[in-house]
Amino acid sequence: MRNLNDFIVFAHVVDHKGFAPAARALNVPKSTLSKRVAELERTLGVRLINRTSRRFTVTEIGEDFYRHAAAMLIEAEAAEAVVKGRLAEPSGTVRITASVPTAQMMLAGLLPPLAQAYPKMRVMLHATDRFVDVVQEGFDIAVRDHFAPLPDSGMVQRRVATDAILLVASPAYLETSGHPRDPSELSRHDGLLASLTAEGWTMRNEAGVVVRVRPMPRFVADESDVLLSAAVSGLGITALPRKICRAEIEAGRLVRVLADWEAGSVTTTLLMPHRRGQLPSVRAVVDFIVAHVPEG
Amino acid sequence: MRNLNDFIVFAHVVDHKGFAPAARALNVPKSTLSKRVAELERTLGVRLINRTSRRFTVTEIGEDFYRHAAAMLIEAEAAEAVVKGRLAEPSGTVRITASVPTAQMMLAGLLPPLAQAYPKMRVMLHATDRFVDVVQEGFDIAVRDHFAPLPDSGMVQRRVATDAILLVASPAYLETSGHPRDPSELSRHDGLLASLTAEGWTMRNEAGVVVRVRPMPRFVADESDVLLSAAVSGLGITALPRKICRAEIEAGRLVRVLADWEAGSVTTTLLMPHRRGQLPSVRAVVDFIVAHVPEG
DNA sequence: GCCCATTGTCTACAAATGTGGACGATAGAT
DNA sequence: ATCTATCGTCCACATTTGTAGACAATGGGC
Repeated sequence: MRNLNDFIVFAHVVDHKGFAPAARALNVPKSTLSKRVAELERTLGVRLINRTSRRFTVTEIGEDFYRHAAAMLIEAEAAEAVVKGRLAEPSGTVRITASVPTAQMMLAGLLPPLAQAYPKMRVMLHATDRFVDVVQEGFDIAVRDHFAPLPDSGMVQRRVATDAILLVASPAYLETSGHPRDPSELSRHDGLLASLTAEGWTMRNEAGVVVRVRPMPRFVADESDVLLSAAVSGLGITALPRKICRAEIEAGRLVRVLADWEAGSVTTTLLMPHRRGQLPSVRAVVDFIVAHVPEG
Repeated sequence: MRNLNDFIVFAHVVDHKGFAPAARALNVPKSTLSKRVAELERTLGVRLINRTSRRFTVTEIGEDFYRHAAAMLIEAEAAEAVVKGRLAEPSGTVRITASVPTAQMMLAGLLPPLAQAYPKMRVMLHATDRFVDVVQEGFDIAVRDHFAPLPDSGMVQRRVATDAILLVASPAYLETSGHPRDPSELSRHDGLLASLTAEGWTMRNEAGVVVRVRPMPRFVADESDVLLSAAVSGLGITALPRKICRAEIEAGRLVRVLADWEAGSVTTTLLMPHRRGQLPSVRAVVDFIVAHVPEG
């Protein structure tokens, strides 16, 4: 049975044109190299090197053999480099789960540059609004938008952004129904709500005053884009994160209602399993998101 | 320091999806494979295979490593195949020396098909009329044309052809000077000789009668083509191998003189150094020449 | 739930390889 | 011609690796 280490010894000896120079370069005894090459020639049944005490020439068949031995060494070094590189540079698959709006609004703009920044890494995004058990379902990162603080679930939490929730309505609606001047006036207005069971809107102003108001339920949908469209259509007033309705406001299709007040805030947090044993790839994704998402 | 044999062990284990199947396929103890892969993982610092007594999966980094290990194995097998192929199929360079006429008349028609028959072999032909020391000058084969038997030089001799030497003259010459009816009449004819110091022509007929005759020296040249041209020009009678003057005879430019008699013969012999250690390529050339040159 | 066949790991011992230093060969300097 | 430095090979001994068989783990069959 072949000993591939002998192929490499032979290649080194040829590279250095002698056993003694190769031994010095590799820092091994020359008797080891001599013995190994002799054994290789014995098993192959050919003379690879013609040598005397002062002469050293590679035979023609030795030259042919050397080419493949050298190529083999390159592959061996590449195999080792793959391991070293994988350990040092993020690679492999990172599985992320997020809600559909978060996927659309935040991650859709982040993942392409992330993928470009780490060519060896594959990001797998699963957008769903159902509850996801991160550990059980094999995800590395969950992106969670939440209004209240998350419970302590034994997972690593990394808060990355907070967004104010604004009241908005179309100019047409406000023209018809009038501009509310105070949060208490909202109870006489049509509300476009995310949930019928919700307790209305908790309003807070810069002075720290908190007021709970409940508009008249006019339309209910638990999808932000649908609520946005309904508001633009003049159906009533809705409460949405600033980021979601920024474009409509700038275009004049929506107007802030009670601009000095906010209807709470939404926080975006990354959840990961234990930091221990965390791959460089997962850490890289987390750091990238934190660095590229404005704080709020 | 790496042990490349472990790379191969790992590749085999992955190929067979387990230590036990790989051990059976390779006919080695499974404890050997287990120990070697464990050692490889230790030196690389990573887990290449996740395994329990009944589960076996290759890690992602193990897959990457496997690709290079498999490529390395391919190169190793190619290196061995190069050696085995070289030993089994004629390849490399065969150096042949021959006289110019032999090169032109015999080898020029043989070497192209020889080269086509053995793509991996290179034939190097050195045509010279000077004496060549085959061993000292590094030739593998010498092609010698000789009239007398070659001396025993310690080299392998392989006779490949014998060619009769014919007397020929142009029809015009014979018209003017008359057809010799008997070898003794040649002494009154103009002779075109290869050497002034030669003792004339030794004639032999099919009955085995041997007669020595000496024509009148009319022209001397030690190059067969020149003698051929002189004879065609009507300068006199010359003695040349059948092969050399066959075309002129068939064209009617030359006519045989004393057709029942031959002026000796020329033998073509291959000379090689010792048969021991002879490469397959040299043997192949010899066999090819023997097979393709008509005996005489 | 129990039994059995097969898996992969571990270990004491056998076998193979690595090595230091001696030695003969050789080429260059004197 | 002689001497010296360096080459590659050889060998007794040290070190490492290969292996047989025991053992725990596991999954399928009954």
